[in-house]
Amino acid sequence: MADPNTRDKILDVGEVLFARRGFAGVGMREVADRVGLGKSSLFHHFRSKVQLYLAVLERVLARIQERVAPALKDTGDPCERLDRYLDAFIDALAEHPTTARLLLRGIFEDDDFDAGTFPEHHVEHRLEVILSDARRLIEAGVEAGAFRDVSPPHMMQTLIGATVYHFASGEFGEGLLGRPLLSAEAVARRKDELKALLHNGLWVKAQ
Amino acid sequence: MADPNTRDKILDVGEVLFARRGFAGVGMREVADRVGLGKSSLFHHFRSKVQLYLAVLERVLARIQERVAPALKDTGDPCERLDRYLDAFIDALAEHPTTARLLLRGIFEDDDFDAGTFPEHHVEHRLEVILSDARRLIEAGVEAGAFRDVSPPHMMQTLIGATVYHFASGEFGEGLLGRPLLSAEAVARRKDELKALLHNGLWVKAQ
DNA sequence: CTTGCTCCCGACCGATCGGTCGGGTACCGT
DNA sequence: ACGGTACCCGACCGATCGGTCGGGAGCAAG
Repeated sequence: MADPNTRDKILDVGEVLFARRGFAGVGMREVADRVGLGKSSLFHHFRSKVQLYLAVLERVLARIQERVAPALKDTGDPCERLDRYLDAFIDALAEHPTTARLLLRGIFEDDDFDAGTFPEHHVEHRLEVILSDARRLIEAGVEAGAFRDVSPPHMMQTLIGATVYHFASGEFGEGLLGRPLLSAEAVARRKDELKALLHNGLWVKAQ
Repeated sequence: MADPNTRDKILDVGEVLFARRGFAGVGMREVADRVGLGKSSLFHHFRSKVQLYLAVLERVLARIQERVAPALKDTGDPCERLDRYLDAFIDALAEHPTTARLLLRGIFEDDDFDAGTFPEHHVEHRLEVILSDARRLIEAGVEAGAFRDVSPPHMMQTLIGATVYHFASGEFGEGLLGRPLLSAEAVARRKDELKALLHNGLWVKAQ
């Protein structure tokens, strides 16, 4: 992290700003100022604003995939591997507070088919690939009878939602919880919740 | 809905566009075109773009509150009232597909303290008021022993996350589920899930 | 007919947007 | 000493931004 090159510094600044204000809300001038460069110098490292934005998203997605990959190479029953996968996924979101919001914003922009500014469904496709592994683990667990009455797609939707929202909820979530979202305590709790959600058979209707 | 006045038409268009592209991503020109007006005519109904945006958010928040209010006036034990409250909250999000994204974007913008373009923590304060009722119901349920081992703040965070994300996940979520997010089936399932989440004692660690 | 109000419009404003251009400087291998 | 390349800069470009202004059409009250 010490003495990062200029390109990485631009990506760092872009990541923070895009997560805060979204693609349209950030000007190249502001990015350049924060990096300590002239605006025109940015275009030496990235051909356009869109390219910079895509590079930021790409780095974020790669970081998640990198975190999650080891959990899949493990041997062992699908149930334990899924636990490790979920831990890794949460760690990936907790690592940088910007990640969750960038993912959500990426999903939003992917759906904005009117404006052809971004490659079609870029983030969504990448996310599908990353999360398809988790889905396969859940399906394997269901077949093995480890989870009661679980529908993998709905389970995925809930797991993603509860997790991504938590780290994207910002000051609103912190006010609710009364502690920082990234505190070791809150992160550990989130991990426990996801596992309990799986193992307790969420979708067994309360009698 | 028949023959709405011009002001409401502007709000309708603004709601759709702001949900799609966010505040910074929408131009007054585009809004005016979709309504069928000249750009300058918009400023006859709203003093500025910010005022239009706040009016859109305000209408969305009011709609949620309106939906949720009857569930609170009910008598009966807190457990049943909470069930009705959650149903109403989900109905409010399902009513307009734009709602969830506008809420998330509002939370994001509230945290962007750098840009003083919006009143401080406007959406977050309004949401806190709306959701504080649910929190009180959960606390009452915990005291009555209806829910095992539940921490109200964490429960709230998970309930909000799973619900809001579901309706904000757009084409990504639909691809995962294989059906429209707003289909009666998916909405009903979401209601069942939230209730099961409460009654099954999510936070009892799996043994 | 006049006055005034509501609603809408095209023309226009200064500011800012993403992006280009020519030139400057420092370090490179030769 | 040389040309080349990587990096950075200020000046500038056309387009678009939010917003203003003067005025026109329609309608109601006097």
